[in-house]
Amino acid sequence: MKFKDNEAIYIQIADLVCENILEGKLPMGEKIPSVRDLAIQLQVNPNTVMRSYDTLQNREIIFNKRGLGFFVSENAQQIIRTGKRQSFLKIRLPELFKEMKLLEISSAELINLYQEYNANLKPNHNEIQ
Amino acid sequence: MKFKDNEAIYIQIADLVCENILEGKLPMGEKIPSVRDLAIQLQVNPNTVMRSYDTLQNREIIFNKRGLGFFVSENAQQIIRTGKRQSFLKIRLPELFKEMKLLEISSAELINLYQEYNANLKPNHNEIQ
Amino acid sequence: MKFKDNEAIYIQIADLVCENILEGKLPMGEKIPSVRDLAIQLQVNPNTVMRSYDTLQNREIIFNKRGLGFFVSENAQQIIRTGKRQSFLKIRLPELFKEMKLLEISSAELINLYQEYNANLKPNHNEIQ
Amino acid sequence: MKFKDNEAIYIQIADLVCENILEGKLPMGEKIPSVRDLAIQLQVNPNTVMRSYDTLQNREIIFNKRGLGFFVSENAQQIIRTGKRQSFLKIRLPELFKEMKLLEISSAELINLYQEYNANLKPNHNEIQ
DNA sequence: GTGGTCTAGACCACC
DNA sequence: GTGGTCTAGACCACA
Repeated sequence: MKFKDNEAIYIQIADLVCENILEGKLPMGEKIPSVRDLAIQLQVNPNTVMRSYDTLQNREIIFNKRGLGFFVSENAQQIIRTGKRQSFLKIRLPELFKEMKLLEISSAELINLYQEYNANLKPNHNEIQ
Repeated sequence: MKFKDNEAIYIQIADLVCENILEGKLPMGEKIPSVRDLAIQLQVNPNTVMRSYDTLQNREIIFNKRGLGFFVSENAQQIIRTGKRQSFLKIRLPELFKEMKLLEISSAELINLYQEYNANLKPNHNEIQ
Repeated sequence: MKFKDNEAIYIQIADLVCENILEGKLPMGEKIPSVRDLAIQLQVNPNTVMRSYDTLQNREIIFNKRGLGFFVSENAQQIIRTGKRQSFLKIRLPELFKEMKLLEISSAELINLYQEYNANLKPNHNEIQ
Repeated sequence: MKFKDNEAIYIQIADLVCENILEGKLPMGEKIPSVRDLAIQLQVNPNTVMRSYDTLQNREIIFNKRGLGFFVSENAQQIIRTGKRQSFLKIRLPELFKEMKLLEISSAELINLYQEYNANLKPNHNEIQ
């Protein structure tokens, strides 16, 4: 897997795990890959994966069973969704709308672009084994 | 003025200047504030402002007259618009649409939010003197 | 039974056994549950229970009869009491008092909280069968 | 400075900073030592100090000004106090009282010990320069 | 086997 | 100068 270089790797890994949870590939209560395993799979340092898991644990998306590993917590999906929703509504959208006004893009155009996007959509394969 | 802390300040300052140009507050050929003045106004290190002007100059949005200062170049508006448009269409929108699908936000909702945003819009005070 | 996650499980199990001894639920000479049984009861790896028993045996709180199991030793209560008393007076209390000063909690308040605690006390179900 | 080895160093450093804030040695808005400087002063790796600052920043006790360093945030004292108070009331005290019952220590004895502690108290010198 | 912590050292962007 | 991230490698306690 390749990472974007304009965002910290540990964030991208955390996001990857979140996506897998949202898509049901990692259901509630499921063990997620061990720090070492995921580090090998993603070709990064274990510390980096550890940091991802740390942030996810702080957000109570995953939890730790001593000596066993990390597991998807009960409300993981909900926590991720509400978090994303917050930042989307409070940060992303205002930015977007501000740019739209500056670029004089109408809402009609926006909808067109959205439908175009959906038409071209391809499935992705970032699955954590 | 307060800056977001997830983006480099010099970028935010450059964006601010661009906005002022797009909105016509800084028309073509106009002198923009000196590095020192803007640094004082924004409570920022002059080096940081200088770096903003540097990037704007590289993009040929402003130009320098030695000993006089920086001035808005002829096709500043056009350069900014096409640049913004590019990144908007190629980067921001795909990200946005991806999140919308994840959050199950329909285009109809999007339109509603846009109208809501426009209704609540407050006049903008990020004017460079 | 649920375990705190900021303390090793084998320590919590050892403490649990000690409590049962202090409260007389496991009188002197009594056989304590086999490693396997307690492991099943507590939903824990047998190695973990074994480690608890090991430390208790080292402190001569329990002893082993080969092929029969572990038994509460003669002066188990006394050993536990003096050990606990030591760590309580030398470690816990100083920490506690230091925090009390920081939080500006008076001894009068402390007494109140103690009485409140006693009033709300619920019977204890951490019994080892 | 020497660290206890039963608690992570980065936690002890965070606690140290908190104490300095509570005692007014680091007033609101004040710059705290740079990561590197404190690392040298405490003879630890900069990463370790960084981790301390990270947790403090997450708890909004300190904040970062890009390129300048970390500063004590406005409600730092309050945040620390309420946090400590919570863990004290919800965790430390119940543990304490439970042990008191097991050890058959009365509240009168507790008060005596508290007064004794106050009498022997010595000032401490963990000041961050 | 699992995570958790720490060190040493590097590189980078930013102010 | 500041923080932020990452790697490599080590050691430890725990299950």
